Amino acid sequence: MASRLEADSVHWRSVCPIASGLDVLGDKWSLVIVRDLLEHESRTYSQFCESPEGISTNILAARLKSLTALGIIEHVDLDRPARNNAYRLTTSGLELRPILEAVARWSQKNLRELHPEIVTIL
Amino acid sequence: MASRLEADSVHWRSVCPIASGLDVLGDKWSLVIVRDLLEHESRTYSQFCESPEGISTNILAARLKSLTALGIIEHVDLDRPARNNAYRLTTSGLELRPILEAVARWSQKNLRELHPEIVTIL
DNA sequence: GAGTATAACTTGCATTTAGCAAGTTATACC
DNA sequence: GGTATAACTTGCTAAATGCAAGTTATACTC
Repeated sequence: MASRLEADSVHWRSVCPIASGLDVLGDKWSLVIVRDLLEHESRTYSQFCESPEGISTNILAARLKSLTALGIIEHVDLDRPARNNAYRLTTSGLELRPILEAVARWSQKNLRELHPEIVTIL
Repeated sequence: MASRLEADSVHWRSVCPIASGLDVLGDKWSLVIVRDLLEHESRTYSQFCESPEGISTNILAARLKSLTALGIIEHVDLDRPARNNAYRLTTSGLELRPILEAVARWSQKNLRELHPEIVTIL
């Protein structure tokens, strides 16, 4: 377990900031979690599970752990037990907004033909 | 083989444009290939292999195929054999630039502590 | 303060994807 | 026609993903 993303165990493929960004965010789920937190301010574990993409609980737990280790998210109440202690974005996490906006815009323009049901959010 | 990304076989997790963008671009390699093409205009198979991240040849072949199927890249000379026929970005692919710029900026600001060797490109 | 409900995870296992090394095909050049 | 080499394939191992079920622990009820 633990996997590569305990923040100190990231494998950096190069010194390129683009590749390095993808080293930590280049997967299918991390930015979906960030999206939820940009939309809702704070979310609990169960609320993440309710998102339409249907993340499985083991992957959610792993991603929450790695995003926390990377300083992108944190518990709302830093020293209270997990139950009903939601997650929120840190300053670093909030700065991901331009990336997600750019992805949304690109998809809305370039993916609609392949995936007509796509909705417009920006 | 063939894998999910022959463009008609993408599994769309939801109607959200962010999640949909990640359905096709949310991996460690696709945007690294796009980065090379934004930097160099056109690149051959062997040139992609020379990038410092060290993509393996089977994954490169798979990604080139799926990016082509998605209309993000194309061969420079559309009806000539593959040898020395480089790839370039389509209009759709060129429009990924804002995403990569946003990733670069975020990484330069937020990843330098974890990865001090990161270079500045924008 | 024992009992129950449930949020927040873990674990086990099957499937898929990634990674590495080696092999194959085919075009261009000599 | 022979050789070099660009562009892939293939085989195999390792890692990540996905699903279902189980576990832990806190809060709430009585």
